[in-house]
Amino acid sequence: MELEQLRQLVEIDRLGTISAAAEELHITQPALSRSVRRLETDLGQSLFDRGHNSVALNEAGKLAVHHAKRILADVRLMRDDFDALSQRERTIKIASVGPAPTWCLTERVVEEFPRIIITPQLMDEVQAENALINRDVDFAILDREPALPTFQSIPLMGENLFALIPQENPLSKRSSVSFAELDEQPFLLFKGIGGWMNVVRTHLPHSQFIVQEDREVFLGLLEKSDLLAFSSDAPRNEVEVKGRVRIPITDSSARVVYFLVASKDIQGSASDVFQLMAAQEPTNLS
Amino acid sequence: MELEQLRQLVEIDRLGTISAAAEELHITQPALSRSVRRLETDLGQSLFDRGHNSVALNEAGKLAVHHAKRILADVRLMRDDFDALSQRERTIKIASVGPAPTWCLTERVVEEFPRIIITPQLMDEVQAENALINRDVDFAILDREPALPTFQSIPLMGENLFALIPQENPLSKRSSVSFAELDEQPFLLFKGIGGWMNVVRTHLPHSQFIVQEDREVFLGLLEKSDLLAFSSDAPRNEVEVKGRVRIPITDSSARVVYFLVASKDIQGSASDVFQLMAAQEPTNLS
DNA sequence: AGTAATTACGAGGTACGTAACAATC
DNA sequence: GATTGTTACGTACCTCGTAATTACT
Repeated sequence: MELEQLRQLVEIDRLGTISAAAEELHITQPALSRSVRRLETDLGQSLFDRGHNSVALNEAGKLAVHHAKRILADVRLMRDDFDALSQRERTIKIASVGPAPTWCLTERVVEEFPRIIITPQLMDEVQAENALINRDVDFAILDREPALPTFQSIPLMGENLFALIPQENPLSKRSSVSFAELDEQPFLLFKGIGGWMNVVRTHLPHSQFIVQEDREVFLGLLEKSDLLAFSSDAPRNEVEVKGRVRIPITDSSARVVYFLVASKDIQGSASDVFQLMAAQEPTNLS
Repeated sequence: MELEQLRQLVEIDRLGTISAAAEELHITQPALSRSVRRLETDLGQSLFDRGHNSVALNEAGKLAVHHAKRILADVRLMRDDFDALSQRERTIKIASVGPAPTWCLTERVVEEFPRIIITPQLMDEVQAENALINRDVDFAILDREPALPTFQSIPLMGENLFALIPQENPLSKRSSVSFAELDEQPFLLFKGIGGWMNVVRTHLPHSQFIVQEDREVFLGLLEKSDLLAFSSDAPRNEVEVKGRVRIPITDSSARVVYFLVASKDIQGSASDVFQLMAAQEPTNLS
């Protein structure tokens, strides 16, 4: 007895004729007819009342269909479990302190391993490190190299913070500014800037921050208000806003280097990705 | 994915090596090795951690074994149901008013259809008829032809009742006796004589009956006591007891003809048996 | 050495499709 | 006459067994 025969049986039950079922199953009528007879021989029982021009399930046939459905349902459960397993196998979870390095990494992976799916989650440094240690994620992207012996890390990309200053503001004429010079000014902040949030709050203790969640709204407000704002040189963060100039910030904390951190015993697709990123030059690393 | 592969998987799990499982399954090592690899390819997941000289289930493998066991258990349920069904198919239940005709029928069927199993049950005429009508049994053996239109019947055998009379008894010199002449005498009765029990109780209202269940004990008592007894000319009922003579009983009710009765719509093995018995001459039908 | 697994290769069997046929609606 | 099911026949594929290879205990 084979699973295929059980599938055929329930199809015949569903569609009523061998012809229709054969078409549905992409085999010929005679093939299906023979296959059913084999099943009957195997079970030692005829399953159909046969007319010359029609078939109908008899009692034994109905019993067989009942069992077949149960067996096939179990097979389907097995398949589903394995499909989920191989999906999980292909999915890499990343805890990152910033959005920019996840874009960088995703871009490379999509290009090289189109089947692999990257699912980044933004969180602070402590959470990211814990997620990695607890194996909740395959990778962490941190702004420093952790000193844990069972983990390996490689530099992924650098990112520099800039001030977006309206032309009317005197600071806009400068070639660079320091956090100290920006302190006490009110700022408009885009929420999705990751670790920069803590940096600016720490170094601009006297400034007020208006936080905007939506990037489009944030960009719109930039054009209409004269609040100061920040931008970085990460690819997707580089924005051109008319009436504003982008001034580098001199403080060392206005520059970060992101590291891709992983357990030393990673395997499978995570290992492939780690090797891929290790093999290439870090982005924007002056 | 095939059921055979699942069986192979659980065997490998049970025995620990591919070699041992292959031997158990009566195939060669390479065949089993390839079959397992096909399963792995099919599931898109390797199921074993492979050494050059050993295999061990990995997580996916354990999951697969779990599912496989469930599926195979369901398959076994299906097989069991069908085995029971074909056993039922081969088993013919008979309600009979006497033991002799069931022996006659069983003997013929065993000879012709060795696979068919006959299960006779002794009961009185009314019960037997009801059992047949309710389809609790496939056949009834009655001592008359029922007048039911949806049933068919054929004569099966005749049976004549004899008196077993000790030589000391004057009746033993007679060439025949009547019930009237036997009345008021005490009798030893064997319980397994079916419908004869009612016959003699009816026609010998003044006799006392000592009923014995065990045939061997009954025969033993016949030699030691001078009680009268009965015997019939049915093959297995013909007994020779020393010191006794077998005298025919003249009454018409001392003779019965058994009829095999069945529904007109019987099919399968019951139909085969009915036709077999219809084809041959009834036994002992003077 | 001995055991266990994998790879290579040839052979056999099994089930498929095509074609012809039978019998209903 | 169209649809549905079964039988006949040739073929292609697939899996098996044998034999050779590798590697571990």
